Amino acid sequence: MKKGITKRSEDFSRWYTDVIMKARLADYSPVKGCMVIRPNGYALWEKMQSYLDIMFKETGHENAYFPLLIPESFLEKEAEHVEGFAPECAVVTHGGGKKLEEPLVIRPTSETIVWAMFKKWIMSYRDLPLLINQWCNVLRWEMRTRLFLRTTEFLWQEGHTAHATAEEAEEETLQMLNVYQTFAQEYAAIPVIPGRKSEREKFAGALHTYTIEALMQDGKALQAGTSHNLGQNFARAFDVTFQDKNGEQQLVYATSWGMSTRMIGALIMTHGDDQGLVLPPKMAPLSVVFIPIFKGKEGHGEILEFIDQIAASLDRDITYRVDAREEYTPGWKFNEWERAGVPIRVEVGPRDLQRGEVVVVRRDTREKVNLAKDKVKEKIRELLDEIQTSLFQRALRFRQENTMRVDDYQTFREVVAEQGGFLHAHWCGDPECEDQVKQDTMATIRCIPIESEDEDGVCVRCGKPSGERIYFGKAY
RNA sequence: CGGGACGUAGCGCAGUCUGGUCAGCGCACCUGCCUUGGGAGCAGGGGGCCGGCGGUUCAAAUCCGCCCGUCCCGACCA
Repeated sequence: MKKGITKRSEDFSRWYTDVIMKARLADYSPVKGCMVIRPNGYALWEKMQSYLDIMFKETGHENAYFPLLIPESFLEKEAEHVEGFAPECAVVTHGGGKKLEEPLVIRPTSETIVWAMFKKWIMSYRDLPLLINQWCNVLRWEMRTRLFLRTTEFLWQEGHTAHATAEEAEEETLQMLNVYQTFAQEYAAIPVIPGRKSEREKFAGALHTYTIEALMQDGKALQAGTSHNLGQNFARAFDVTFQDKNGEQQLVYATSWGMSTRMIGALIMTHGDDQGLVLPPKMAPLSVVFIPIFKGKEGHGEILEFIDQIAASLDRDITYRVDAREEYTPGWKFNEWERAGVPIRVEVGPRDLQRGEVVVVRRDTREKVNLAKDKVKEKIRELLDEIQTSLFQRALRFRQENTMRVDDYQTFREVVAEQGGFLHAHWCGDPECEDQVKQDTMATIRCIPIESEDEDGVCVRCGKPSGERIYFGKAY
């Protein structure tokens, strides 16, 4: 294996794959377009799951599981939905050595089978709201794949809810968008812009789609989570009605929302550096690694004992590991654990032992401090918080520095071509302008921000009036 | 599906133009010694259908044809 990691400035996408391979997050599988998520990568997914699952349950949702296989006819019931997803579906045509009567689609998303079931479960307004989430894998036959960001099969969670009124559905959609924003910012330390997708970019079958958009270090945008208000589209397609308080039959209102293993890609590309992965402490499966430094044959035991004492004094929730392998030198281990993104490293050698000290090194800045033994517990707690905050601040600063207010098309094109980032510009709302911009620059509308100031301006492309600025950018 | 690069040991590659002297290097791995404060050193060792099939030739990793696969850059997308 190549020793180093390609520098970000040299080739960002190589850097990205290098980091994943060196940190052993994932590997290419024998199946084209599919990856194997290795223990280090899966641990990140488990962290994500644990935080999100709690938030889903706090907001009243329950987990369930629906089949992987969906009858082809289900998909066809919602016109926009089938148009959007059919081209990227894998279809099972044979089973048990026989051709199937009806082909089964491997779920690209589960709205159709969920709503086929919701029809059975929803009779009355008393059955509403129905708040379901499922953790699962889905399959989308993408043309080009990229580890974590776009693979043929990926892991995600998909929430599916049913409501009695349009207002409730909209409220739910926004509530879950907010959950995603909280997760992204407070746990993953990734600043995001919540907003609405344009008609062109919305989910196939939705009334409208909300998104959180993040900016990666190479100036490209990444959609990090989506929440859809499906209106009555799926209720209509699957004939899901309920009897209201007045005894009348009404169509149900729906939402769906999802966040995937793609978030791990966002984590890598937001915080990583030329040494490898940098993990926000709240996402790091391992918070602290202790590295003993041995001198000569004697005294190994004393050093390890010293480390054990310190480790035992740490707060329970802090995960640590002592890397006492003798076959590797300290320098080798430093590199190894930095590559893996472990937030804090503690070095303990004979010199430290003598003084009753340790060397504490933070991963994000690689800053070292000498510290008395009895100060370690407190310092580690403090550092973990500080790293968490400072990673977010650093990413936020990066985004601010790479968000340009642009008012003329010439500049717009130059900025997209030369520096990337978010372009904060006016748009008239016409899909034709959106298409033209995409054609000219490859930039798309990332979102129409939820929080925006009213400002009179003119569309950056066509000059027609616009009342607010929206975000454009080149996306993954 | 268009454009590019590539397929030789677990990984990264050289060798291909100019056929033979070609099964090679670095890392990783194994054994031993020695070492440990930013990827240590020495010695020894194991490991190969040179992507597949076919052709040319006395002779093919090398030339020709077809196929398969992968990665990167676009169109599609969480």
